[in-house]
Amino acid sequence: MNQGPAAAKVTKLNRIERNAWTKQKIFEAATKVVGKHGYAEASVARITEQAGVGQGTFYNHFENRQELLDQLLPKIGLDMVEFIRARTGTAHAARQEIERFAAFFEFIGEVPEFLRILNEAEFFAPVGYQKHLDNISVAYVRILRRARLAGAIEDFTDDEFEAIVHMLMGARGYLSRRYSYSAAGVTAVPEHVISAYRKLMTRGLFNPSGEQDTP
Amino acid sequence: MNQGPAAAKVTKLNRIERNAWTKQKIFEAATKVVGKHGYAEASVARITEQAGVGQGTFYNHFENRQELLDQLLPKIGLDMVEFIRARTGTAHAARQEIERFAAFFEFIGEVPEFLRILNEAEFFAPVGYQKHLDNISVAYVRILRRARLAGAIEDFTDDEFEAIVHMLMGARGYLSRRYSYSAAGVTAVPEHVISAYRKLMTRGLFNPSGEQDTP
Amino acid sequence: MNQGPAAAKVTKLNRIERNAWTKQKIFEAATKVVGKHGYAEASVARITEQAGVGQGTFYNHFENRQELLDQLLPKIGLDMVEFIRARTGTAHAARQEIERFAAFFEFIGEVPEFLRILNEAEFFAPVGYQKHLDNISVAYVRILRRARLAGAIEDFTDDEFEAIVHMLMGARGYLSRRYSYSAAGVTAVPEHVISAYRKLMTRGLFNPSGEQDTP
Amino acid sequence: MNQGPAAAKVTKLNRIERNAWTKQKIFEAATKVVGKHGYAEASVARITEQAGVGQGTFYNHFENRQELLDQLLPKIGLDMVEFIRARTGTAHAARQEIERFAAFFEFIGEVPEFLRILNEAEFFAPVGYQKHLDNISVAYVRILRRARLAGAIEDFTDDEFEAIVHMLMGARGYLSRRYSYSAAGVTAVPEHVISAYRKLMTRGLFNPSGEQDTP
DNA sequence: TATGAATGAGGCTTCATTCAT
DNA sequence: GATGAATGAAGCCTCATTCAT
Repeated sequence: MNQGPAAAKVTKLNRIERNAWTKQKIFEAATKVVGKHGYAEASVARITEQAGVGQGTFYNHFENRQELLDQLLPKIGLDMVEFIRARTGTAHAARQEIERFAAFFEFIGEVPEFLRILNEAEFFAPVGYQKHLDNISVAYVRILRRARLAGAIEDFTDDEFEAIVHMLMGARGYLSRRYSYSAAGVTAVPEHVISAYRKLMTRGLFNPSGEQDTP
Repeated sequence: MNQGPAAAKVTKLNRIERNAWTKQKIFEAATKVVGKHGYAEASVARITEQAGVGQGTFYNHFENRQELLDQLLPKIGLDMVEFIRARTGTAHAARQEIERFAAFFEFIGEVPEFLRILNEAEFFAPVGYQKHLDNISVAYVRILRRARLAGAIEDFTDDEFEAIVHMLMGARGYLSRRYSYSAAGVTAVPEHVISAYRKLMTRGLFNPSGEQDTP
Repeated sequence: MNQGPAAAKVTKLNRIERNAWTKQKIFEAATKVVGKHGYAEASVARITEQAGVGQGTFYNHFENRQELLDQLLPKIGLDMVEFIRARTGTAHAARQEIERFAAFFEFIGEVPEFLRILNEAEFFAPVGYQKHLDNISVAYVRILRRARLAGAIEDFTDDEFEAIVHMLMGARGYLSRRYSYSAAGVTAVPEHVISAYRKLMTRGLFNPSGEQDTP
Repeated sequence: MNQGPAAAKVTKLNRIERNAWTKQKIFEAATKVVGKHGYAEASVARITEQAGVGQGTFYNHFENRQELLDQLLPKIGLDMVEFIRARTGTAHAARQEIERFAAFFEFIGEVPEFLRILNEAEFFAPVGYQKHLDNISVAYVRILRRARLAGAIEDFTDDEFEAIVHMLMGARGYLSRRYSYSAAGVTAVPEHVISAYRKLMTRGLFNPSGEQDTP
């Protein structure tokens, strides 16, 4: 997912490249630190140490600590969107939704830092959290509208879609905290969580179709 | 909900009563402070100042700052459970669920501090958060099983119920953040949120019944 | 050594007796606490808890914390003097000195609290420490003078005696710290410590006599 | 003994020098403060104020308060060893021992802070105290063994040497407290203390020689 | 006399940010 | 641009002592 700057161990970089490279190092260090220890423990000292740069260097690239923290989630959030989109097929809308749901948990497995970066962002990086929520919400509502257009959903207004999307995001959040965290890192989500979600969605949100709920 | 000790401005209290009264003062002060500024800003100095007692007094009643913070949510959480129970009628199970959902938001209106105390607890008062989650989760699963027994729900296992409950709690959490917060305090949740929830639940979780979804 | 007030579990005590009893309880509690945890950890709260009385009670019997601490060492110090006197025979002066030296370490074994109470007193109970030092010093000089009178010591002035006594006390202090302390409490002092002391004293301080240093 | 950084009030220092200079300032401030008020009163605030640096600066140079305190005694202790060695001639072993004894008290006169730093270290800087004791003890035992090899001492085992060394250190400690402390600072030790020590040692520890005890 | 809650000064430590090199 | 020492505010907690009951 993230091949990192180390891959580009070029000897000669011009000023701009070196600059971007340093910033990128800090960024990745912050991702690691926050993912492993949480925002609260992500002091500038810790991040710069992990990045292998001086503390003062930090302030050549970011206005202050908060600015960096607020960029973390939106950036990885977009990675997630892309990841999920890639795993979503062209089947019936309801089945796609289940695929998205499952892909979310797969992404957590691939990028374990995401869990903490997402879940703690609300309180430690509210600006970034809002940005992320907007990103997701807008994209998700668009998906639902398209499904409605295709006849897979009926009887929901746009406003209701927005509410639904928040419910779905909330469900993911709580479920990930409940089932994915563990002392030894991130674990896969149990099957019955998926099945419960499928039942709730295919019956509650989508129209019945030949594909679903038949033995 | 909370008539507070101020109501009992009696001149004479014995030692035990005075003691309990002081603790209660601190407790209420903490509720106010956390509700308004969040756990992170709830320093002992701020809480005791709000309570009108010396900083040292705090430690006569609580082992340390964290102990108090961890008691906040479970205590108010039980108030909430009681509040919701009182607002839940004896109608069909699905309708009851909608009543509970609406009552949750009503409770937020009554006790505006609850929102932050709940939402931030996971990171700032994890012990209290877990206790609260257990309280709610157990009670909620019991409700769902009873509904299944009564025939209002079919085709969900106990494990799935637990997952469902986390989805419902997550939905409430995200919705409350999206729709109840506001610069000027806590506002009522829009009608379309309720309707979206009703549709999702009455179709997705409960069996169809004569009561639901009819004009 | 200390049969304690508990032995006098009489039901009826007059006011004066009750008073003295309470003070004694506090005193013994302090001895235990200081002996086990040191002066620094001997907070009024800890002492009164150990004594089973209220914190305020303390100040009915002692002006302040320091006053009690300063009484601890002189009191036990007198116990020690008495203990050592009882173990000192009537042999030649030099042999008596060795007996006193050995008895000192026996006393430490009998009253393990003494070690810390003595060694830490200099910094945490300077007044009591001085009083103790004076007690010991005066008594010890008197012993040496008597030995000189008896012809067992020659060639030392009174001033030199005082210096010698401080050397002896210092020797005991450092030796007890080096050889008696241990994780599991107080241990006996090794034989070579005694023999080294005997050689130094019988040759350095006392006149040769038929009794000493002969095979 | 300690010409201090003030002597080098150079305008230009590179980063490394400035860094070392700051640490040295803190160190010297601590020496002064502990020497004058004792470890217990040596708060970080007091030390940094004396050093003329901010409180936070302290933690750029020492892990915590205790680490500094534990370095104090060993450092000055080595100064003392060097000081004493320089004052010790090549005369007979017994005379050398008296020279060392006298030099100890001279050192106290030169570095008055040493007295408190040494005497209180056992309880307030136990790690440093142990290190110092080991330093001294090892060196001292080596001296005694050499004297034994040269025939100036007979009849003492290595174990007994260790005990003797602790006696000598204890004697110095108690004597310094008794005779060197005073309200107006540190005073010279009276002649009769030296003479008493000389008699005890030249007779008790060393073999008689033509040099000693002759008029 | 006994009690124990109330007090507040003071201690140690962390950390985001600045700034001279 | 990079560095890292310096800063000081702010936080949590302990504890001897007081005082009303």
